[in-house]
Amino acid sequence: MKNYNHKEIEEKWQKKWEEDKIYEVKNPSNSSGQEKQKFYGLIEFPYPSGDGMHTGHLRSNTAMDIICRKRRMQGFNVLYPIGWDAFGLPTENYAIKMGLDPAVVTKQNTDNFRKQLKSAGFSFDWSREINTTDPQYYKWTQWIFLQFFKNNLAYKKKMTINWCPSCKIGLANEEVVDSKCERCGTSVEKKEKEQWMLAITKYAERLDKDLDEVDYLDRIKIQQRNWIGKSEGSEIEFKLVGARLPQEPGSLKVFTTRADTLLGATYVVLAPEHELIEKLKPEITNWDDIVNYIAQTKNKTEIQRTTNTSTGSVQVKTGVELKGVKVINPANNEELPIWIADYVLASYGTGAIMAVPAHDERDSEFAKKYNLPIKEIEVNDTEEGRKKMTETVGGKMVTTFKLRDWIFSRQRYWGEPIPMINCIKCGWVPVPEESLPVILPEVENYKATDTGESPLSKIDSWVNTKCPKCKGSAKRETDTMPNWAGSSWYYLRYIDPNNDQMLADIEKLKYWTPVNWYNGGMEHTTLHLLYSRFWHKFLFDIGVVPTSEPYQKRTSHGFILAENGEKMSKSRGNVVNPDQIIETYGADTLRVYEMFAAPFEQEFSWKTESIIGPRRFIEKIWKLKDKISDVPVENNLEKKVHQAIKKIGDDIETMSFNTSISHMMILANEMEKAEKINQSLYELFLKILCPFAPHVTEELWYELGHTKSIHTDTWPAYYENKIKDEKVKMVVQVNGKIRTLMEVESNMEEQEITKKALKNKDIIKWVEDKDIKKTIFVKNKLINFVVE
RNA sequence: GCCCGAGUGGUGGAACUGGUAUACACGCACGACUUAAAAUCGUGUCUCGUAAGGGAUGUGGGUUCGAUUCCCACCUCGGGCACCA
Repeated sequence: MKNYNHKEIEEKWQKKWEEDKIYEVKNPSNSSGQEKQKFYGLIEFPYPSGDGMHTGHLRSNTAMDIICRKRRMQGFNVLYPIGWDAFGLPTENYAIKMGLDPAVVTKQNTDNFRKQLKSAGFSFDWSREINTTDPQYYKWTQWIFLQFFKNNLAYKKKMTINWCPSCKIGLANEEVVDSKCERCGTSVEKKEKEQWMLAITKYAERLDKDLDEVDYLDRIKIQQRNWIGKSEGSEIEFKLVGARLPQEPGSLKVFTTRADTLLGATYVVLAPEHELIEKLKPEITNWDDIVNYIAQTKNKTEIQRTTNTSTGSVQVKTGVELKGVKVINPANNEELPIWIADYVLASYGTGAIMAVPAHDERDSEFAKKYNLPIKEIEVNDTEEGRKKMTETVGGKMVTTFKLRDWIFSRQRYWGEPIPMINCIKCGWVPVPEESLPVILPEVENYKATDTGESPLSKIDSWVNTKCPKCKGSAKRETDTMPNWAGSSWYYLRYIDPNNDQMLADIEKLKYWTPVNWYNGGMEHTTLHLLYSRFWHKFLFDIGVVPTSEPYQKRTSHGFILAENGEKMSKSRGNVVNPDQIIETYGADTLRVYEMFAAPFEQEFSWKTESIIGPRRFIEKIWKLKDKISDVPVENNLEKKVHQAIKKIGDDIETMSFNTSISHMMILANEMEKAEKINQSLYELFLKILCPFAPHVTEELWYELGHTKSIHTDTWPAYYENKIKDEKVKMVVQVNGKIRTLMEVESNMEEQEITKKALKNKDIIKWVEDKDIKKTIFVKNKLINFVVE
């Protein structure tokens, strides 16, 4: 037989599969009652960067490709789609630098990515390819935004935002890492800006609770739950008192999770932004100090307030007393002083706390610094204790969340225009749905402005428009959406990618949703994954999608690091290009290597030296074909094949791809020892290998005389009676130490084994002259004599 | 500080619900083939010991006939959160 030529084989079959459309999936026909069961496998669609893909990108795709190929052979109607998450800063920045249109750059990059993905032999249904920058796609992204607006979940708010002076862009909290811009590393500043917000906090409770219903890895659930930050506590009112306060003084509401410590409260603290401060101005005797302090904190972002950026540690606490007013502790009527301090956050709870220095480290630190009293008390830190105290003082139990509303405006060009129009008379008016999409206009200069306005603001002809309501002159919103927008619903569009009436047909959605299995990176757990769950729940509420959760199951892959253990990146110059690996070793080898190198969930360092192992394995499979002859099926080999069918089938379900491959290597070594191999056994081997190495198995399959693709054939079944061993190796121990092994018939009982073992010379020498006090017997595994 | 996860040969790693620790692969050494090299194939490869046997799964304890696996404490590394009251 000719030599294994990966290049020829892989190009040939990739072309043939595309011509035969074997991975294109049909929607169910409405007429027939009996439909194939569906399987929707999903990977995060790539951001087509100018650097091209690196080998790390292929890991998730390969894993899901294996799963989808197995499902197809198991008879499922499999949807495994692909597209491009193409809006975003790197493309815009690159386009600016090179003086190009971002749309042109995107086209180049997606062409390159497509070519790379095709060369790896993934079974994507390319007929459903989508692109978030396509107006026919973002029309529906804009449409969803309008629905949010109409349901009062999108609103404009003047707020201090995290501002990156280098990217000239407002950042969400999630995009700020160590008080630096996630993308460029510049220190984030504070800026006041009117921003569109999405009220994700209204869904906080459900986003937390419904995690119970989905099959996500525990660490993913835990991380989302921590991010949502649900916490049960109490709101308690403290009455205000002051020399000059009127008869009916106001009160101050604090939030606490430890109502039971109320008797230990020695002061209360307001966030510097708390609205009460201004109202109390006439009573306050040190107003200048207060104004000074507030001014100081105003210049800091929340991150600067909370974290010392140079040490990474928590800031030293500062504060100032509000002199002239006091509050009454409702539990014991004691008068307590009021302070303002920026260690209390305005955006959480009520923006005010009761300080219990004896039971809270932060309060303790603050009390010591400002010589405030510390009062030791008896506490009852149980649900009952907290409830009881809350009731006694007329407070109420409340639930709070750490989750904040989502800042949805970006002052950049390369994103979806937010479809809103500002009219002096009517205020914010949505663009009528029939006028969608609001097309992103071409601009001469894509550079962001120093004032923080989007580049779109400079195009008068686009900005100036008519109010859809009163027809008076009005202006378009010039901010664009963040790149999390298009990715929040893309999995729905694959189901019906060309629909121009709605984002996807409800009947098709009923068949295909939810996504059965979604694999992606841990870094998206609190961003994309949470955002898309939020959008999906909203779409469910307005009747657009039929399920309340988008993804039934979520798993996660470990990153592939460069050989030196660092993250792969172009700037570090340590990127391994898959094109070269595929050229030299072939896509099948690359796929097997990536799956074999380490457990799927774990990160690992790329090692080109080690690829030779998987390559030798594939060549071994290739050569085994020469051993095929019409010899009868050999029992031992048949058993090994059936054991492998079971093992590989199970391993794919748990994503234990590394052990699948080692097991197939063992089987290949076993076959190599055989003189001749019956063709049926070899074919079974090809079938369990084909999801991993689709090209070489297809070639061999056809060589064996088949005329239809192995990938449209059936997944083999194993038979329990064929995988059972008739003989087993029993471990014989004395006092827990292994003294010998005995090969015996399987299922032999204790009595017989004991008799046999005690005749064994390796055992006799350890047990003679001793009392056997106890015998431990595990069927088919071991026998252990405990002697005195 | 809090919440996840991980520590096993020279290297990546395996070991099912407590039952032969180091499978599979890389590397290395030796051998075969070759004029030679590459490729390929074969043998060996945790450690001490001539052997019988002993010791090793980050460290120290515990439970058990038996622990990489379960429990407690600690150390190191990776990830997430971080003044959320």
